[in-house]
Amino acid sequence: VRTRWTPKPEQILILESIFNSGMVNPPKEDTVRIRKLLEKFGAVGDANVFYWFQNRRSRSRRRQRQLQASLMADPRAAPGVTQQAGGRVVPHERPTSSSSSSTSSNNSTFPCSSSASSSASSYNFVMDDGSDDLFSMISSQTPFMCSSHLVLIIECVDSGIITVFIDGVPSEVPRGPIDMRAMFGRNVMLVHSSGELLPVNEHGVLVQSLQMGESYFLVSNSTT
Amino acid sequence: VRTRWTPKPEQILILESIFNSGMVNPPKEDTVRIRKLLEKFGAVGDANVFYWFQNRRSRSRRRQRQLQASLMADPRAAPGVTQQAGGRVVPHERPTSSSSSSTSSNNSTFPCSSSASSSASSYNFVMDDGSDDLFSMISSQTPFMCSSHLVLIIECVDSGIITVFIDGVPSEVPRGPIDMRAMFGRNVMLVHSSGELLPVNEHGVLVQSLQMGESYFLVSNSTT
DNA sequence: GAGATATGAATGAACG
DNA sequence: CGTTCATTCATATCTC
Repeated sequence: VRTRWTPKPEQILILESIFNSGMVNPPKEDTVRIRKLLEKFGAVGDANVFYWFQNRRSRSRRRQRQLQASLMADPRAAPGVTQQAGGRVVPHERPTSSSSSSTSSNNSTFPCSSSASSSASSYNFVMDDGSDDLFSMISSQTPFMCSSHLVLIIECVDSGIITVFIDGVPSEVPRGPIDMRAMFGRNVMLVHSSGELLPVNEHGVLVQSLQMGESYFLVSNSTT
Repeated sequence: VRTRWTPKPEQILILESIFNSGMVNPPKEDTVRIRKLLEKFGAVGDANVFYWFQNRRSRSRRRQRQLQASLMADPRAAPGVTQQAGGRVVPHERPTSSSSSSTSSNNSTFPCSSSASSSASSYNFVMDDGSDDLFSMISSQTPFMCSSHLVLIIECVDSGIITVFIDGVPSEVPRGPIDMRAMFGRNVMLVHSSGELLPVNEHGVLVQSLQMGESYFLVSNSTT
């Protein structure tokens, strides 16, 4: 009996982030880079990475078609939502990658509990030397859980963009001051993974740049 | 937490009948037709139908392999019989679709009780207009129980074959006179769902054709 | 209501 | 790339 690869949660997050960042069909050389990155979290081969992206593309497109078809048939059908009673049951875009824009304000609870727990595998991964990889791990801290979602920090070298995963959603922000209101809307603030609230000036702009490799969480302050 | 589709008894019967009639892997357009038919009995989506056939094929094949393997290991094992004591308990082909040829004569009791009961859901389904569907509901009567099995009548248009469900087993018969002995063996007679015995001539051939859309039941007359 | 089973859903791996 | 198969996960159902 052949045993098949079972990607670790961290590996899935990495793959999803790369896919969602637009690289949906990495060329062979990038596939190798991705494989090397994934290997920090478990054994994986180039073929696995290749198949993963192939399946991801295929099923993403299939779901897109089905969604379109169902919208054609019944424009009232709410997109991306599995209807329990009533109409159609259409598998939507993978829940893991719910691209609900970062602007989702309330309803979001961030009881940020540090350190790995539950389903998150625990790894002692080292900092990447950043030799020839497109991606490199920069966080010396282990992945941890936030809102029952795995949070993992990776950085894309050769760019001023920091990629963090907030509640499973990859977010890319530029270095330097950030206009909170423009980027995330009102009544939202950023909290560092340590739990500390980030200060903003009277215009809602962060007084200091986000720190590369750190992770932050959007919380609603509508109740204050 | 997502709740999964739970097919209604009528839907399972329809799916089983299609599968057993040879359409084990319906193309996409037929899947849509099947879904539309199933929708008369409850909310269901194309994906559900797709998954159902995929699982049905897979598990049917697996059971076949397991059966073969167990026969290899122990040729004395009676085929198609679940072993109670001793080795592995191998589930055989689903009872609902037991393709034990229609020649099973005695041991069959058909206390045909009309009208739905027990686990059968009750529906007011309308006749299908038969516009562009491969299958259409032709029975104006509601599904009913026979031998504690749901009985449902569907017809495949564009064919001289009538499909009825007898005790859960889909049966396809041609229009016109039927040689009862050749088809079902001796000491067996057909009873209409109304309870009326169907007349046969001295050669055991039905004097009249089965009526399209009606349902009949095989009963043993070995005691007469 | 805990374990066993049945089965809908998902997905890695492959084929054509 | 679309489609299919094999395997696994998750949950509804059943039984004691």
